[in-house]
Amino acid sequence: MDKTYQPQAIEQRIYDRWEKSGYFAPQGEGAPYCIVIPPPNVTGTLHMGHAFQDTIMDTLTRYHRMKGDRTLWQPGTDHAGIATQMVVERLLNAEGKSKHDLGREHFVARVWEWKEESGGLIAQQTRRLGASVDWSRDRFTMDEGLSAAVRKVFVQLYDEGLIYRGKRLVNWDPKLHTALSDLEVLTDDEDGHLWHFRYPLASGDGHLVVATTRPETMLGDSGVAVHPEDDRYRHLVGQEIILPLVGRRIPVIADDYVEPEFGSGCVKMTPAHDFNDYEIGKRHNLAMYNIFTDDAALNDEVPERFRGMERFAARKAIVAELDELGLLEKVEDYVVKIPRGDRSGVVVEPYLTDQWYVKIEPLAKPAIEAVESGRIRFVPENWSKTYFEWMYNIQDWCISRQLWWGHRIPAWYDDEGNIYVGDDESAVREKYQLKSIALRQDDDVLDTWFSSALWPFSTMGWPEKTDELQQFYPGSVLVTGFDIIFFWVARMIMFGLKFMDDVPFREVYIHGLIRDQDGQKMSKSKGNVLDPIDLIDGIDLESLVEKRTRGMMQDHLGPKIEKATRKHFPDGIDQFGTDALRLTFAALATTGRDIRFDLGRIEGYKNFCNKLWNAARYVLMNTESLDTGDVKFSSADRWIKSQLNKVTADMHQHLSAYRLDLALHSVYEFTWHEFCDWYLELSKPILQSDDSSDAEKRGTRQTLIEVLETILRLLHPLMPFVTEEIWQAVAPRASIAGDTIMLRPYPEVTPDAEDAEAVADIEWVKQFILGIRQIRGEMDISPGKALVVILQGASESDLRRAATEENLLRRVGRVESVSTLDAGEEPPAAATALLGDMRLLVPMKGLIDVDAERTRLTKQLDKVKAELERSNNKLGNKNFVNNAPPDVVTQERERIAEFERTIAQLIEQIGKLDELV
RNA sequence: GGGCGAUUAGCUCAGGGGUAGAGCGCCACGUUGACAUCGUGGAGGUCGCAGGUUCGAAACCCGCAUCGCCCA
Repeated sequence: MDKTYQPQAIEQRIYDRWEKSGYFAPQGEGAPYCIVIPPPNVTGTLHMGHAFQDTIMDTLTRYHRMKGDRTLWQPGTDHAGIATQMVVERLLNAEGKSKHDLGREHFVARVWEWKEESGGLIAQQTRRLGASVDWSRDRFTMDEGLSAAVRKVFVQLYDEGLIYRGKRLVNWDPKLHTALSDLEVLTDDEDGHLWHFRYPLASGDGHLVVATTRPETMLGDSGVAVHPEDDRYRHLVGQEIILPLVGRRIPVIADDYVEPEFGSGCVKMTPAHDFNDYEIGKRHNLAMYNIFTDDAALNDEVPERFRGMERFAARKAIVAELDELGLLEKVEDYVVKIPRGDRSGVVVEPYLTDQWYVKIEPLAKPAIEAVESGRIRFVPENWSKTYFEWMYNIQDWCISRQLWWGHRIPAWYDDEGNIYVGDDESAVREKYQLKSIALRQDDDVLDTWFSSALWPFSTMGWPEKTDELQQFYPGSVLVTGFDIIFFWVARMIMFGLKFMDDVPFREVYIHGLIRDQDGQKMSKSKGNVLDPIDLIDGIDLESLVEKRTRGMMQDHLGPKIEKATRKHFPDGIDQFGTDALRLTFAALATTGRDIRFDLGRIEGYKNFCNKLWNAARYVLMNTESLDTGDVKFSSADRWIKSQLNKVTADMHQHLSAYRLDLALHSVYEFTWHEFCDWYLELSKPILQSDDSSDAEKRGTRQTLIEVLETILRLLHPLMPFVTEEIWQAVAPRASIAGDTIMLRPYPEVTPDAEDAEAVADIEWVKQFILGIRQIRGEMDISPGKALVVILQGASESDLRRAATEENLLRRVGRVESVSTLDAGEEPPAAATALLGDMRLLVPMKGLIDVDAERTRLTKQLDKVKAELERSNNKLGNKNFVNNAPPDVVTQERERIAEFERTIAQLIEQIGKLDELV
């Protein structure tokens, strides 16, 4: 074995072997355990969020696989309608072509080409993370089988009246020319204006003032609304307004929706271009004037001089004209909520179009009930509130998109516009008994999330009744970010209940978002994106700068990003390896909060990999001559096995509760600070001393290899590569058969391993050595210098331990000799450490500075005095003594007694020092 | 406007009615036959502020402040 751990030499080789050997496929006869991967965009690349999520899922998967469950982690990718289509359109644009030049069929073919070309990348990157997904079952949302599932669901929902086509106001993206669901629209505060216009009354008696943030929509106004109780305007309700610039007569109506305090208390009504106005318009039968083209330019509905104007140009022109006419009362600065398409970034326009909708309420009801009743549990629990909040206020889901890339809607129209829905054209003809009439398929495709909603069962072969469905539906847990609870989680629950008659998973583990070191969201335009692969393989500064500034949409950000990158990563990024990255994610995977990715921590976990590596080297070096024969276990052997048992219990507890951070913390602490720091050191005296018997040496060698092998299995779900690599060398030594650690059983708790006596003995040894080390450290005595130690006030058990463990004390504590003070014998001038009631004396002769020792003891004394005072105050309080639980009071009394003994000893010892001066 | 979360050591974060924790960073010493990606010792915090409950609050409750997110 190399002296240091070199991840890059190992990881890919190990993964290839795992995959080729078929270890990732479900096996055995255990209880089924299943996670479906949230399918990433097939043409995308791996980002920190994926890496984090994959780490969590892989850890759970490996844990359950080792526990003997029949475990499936179902992989796959998503066609990501809008995102993918946009990328390919951009590629075409770069060639000077548009999708219309190619036509639908060729364009879609081109997207498939792009998918084949780039589709392997994210899968390759996922492999680098060590993800143990069953690649043999890889699925894509536009595979034939999954597409058939989509059609079946659509047809059935349509036949049941749960999908309908309707003309309604939708969020229209004028750049992408498609409708969007509410969820795909992001609303943000932006600086804008509030324009106050005068609308003349038809009667000629003056005007009303209306305020608007969107002057261009006034060309589509079909009314003015006031509050029914507003005395200022009550008498005007029912009268008419002459709409300026247009000349249309429009009514004044009264509606509760109007807030009298806002602006003038009069609101212009544009029912075809505003969601609130639309609702009010319907209540009052107002006309709906659609004034936009699908590019959001003005159409032929408006006066000729405005036609063809782009919406923001039109805004200027309209304000200018009204101003000229003396109808502009004032303009105020105003913060406006601006809705933008999450993909295009352009302002979304409420737009009247024909779209397909899912009638959601009948589906939402059981989905709410499933969470209320606990059939599905959110972890952490409070995310269920977010879920309920949305589900109670859910709106019908607009599922049609005016795109070419996606599942084409299985609906056909005849020349009269009648709708026929079925699996394909011939099925439709048969179903509706249509003979020779012409049919034309709907041009639209379905929202990407429609197929994602079927993922937990479509990947298992639904609608066929497959073995997989039988075994792996419902899944065990869904692991995802809170940002897609609405997009995806809720919809899977609704469709799962509808089509499988059962929930799609029993638990939903919601993790936080990965942010940068300053808590900022990682984004290309901020230039703060970290690529998980760069953390694994490392990257030099110049490449990192180049990567972060390449292909910027806004060129002016480049220099800023470059500067920040050079500042944060002056030496680029080191190579940390996959295991270190995974450990970092696990450590940060605390519930209910976002994660600032901290480079400092990944370095620490790389060191942990190295620590484990070197511990293994030590164990292997010392177990070459494992033979059979009598075995005797030392107290150190029994102690470490007892401690190991506790960590094992911790791991089961924390991993079952999705607390990867606590699990890691526990096993890290044990491995480094108990196994390496203490046990390996305590094993050396036994193995290297001629005084130990062969049986004792055998006991320690056996324990070394046994505990190490168990640690590897405990750690494997968290850090699969290094544990496998080491295990390959360790297993034969431990006489363990098996080709891979990943299919070995996860360690179980064995109550027999607990050994309170050994734990107490070794705890005593540790305290002894720590006391000596403290003297050494604070007295500046070189670590190499062996010290003479005299015991004063030793009890019988102290004497027993000093005798049995003398070898450990000498070698690990670097103690030259341990002797006891005879009764009545005067102790020499010495530095002191306390071990219970016993004093450890290190004679000073030329070694120790009296003043320094006095300072050191005084410092200890002050500390204990402070503690004593606090405890005395407590016990002096009658209320405490009367009300606190008896064991707490007893414990406090014991502490006081101990403090007092310690103080007495320290004072005595300080007195001794003073005599010397 | 409604809701959720956060505020603990210089930094990143655990914890949680009775003794304040980790990693990194910092200081000092050290090449001891696993590991300098290391070892040993040490410094460092009135747990955001103000009330309340309690014998006892960093923790529970109420309010406030700051930051972040979600929904309107």
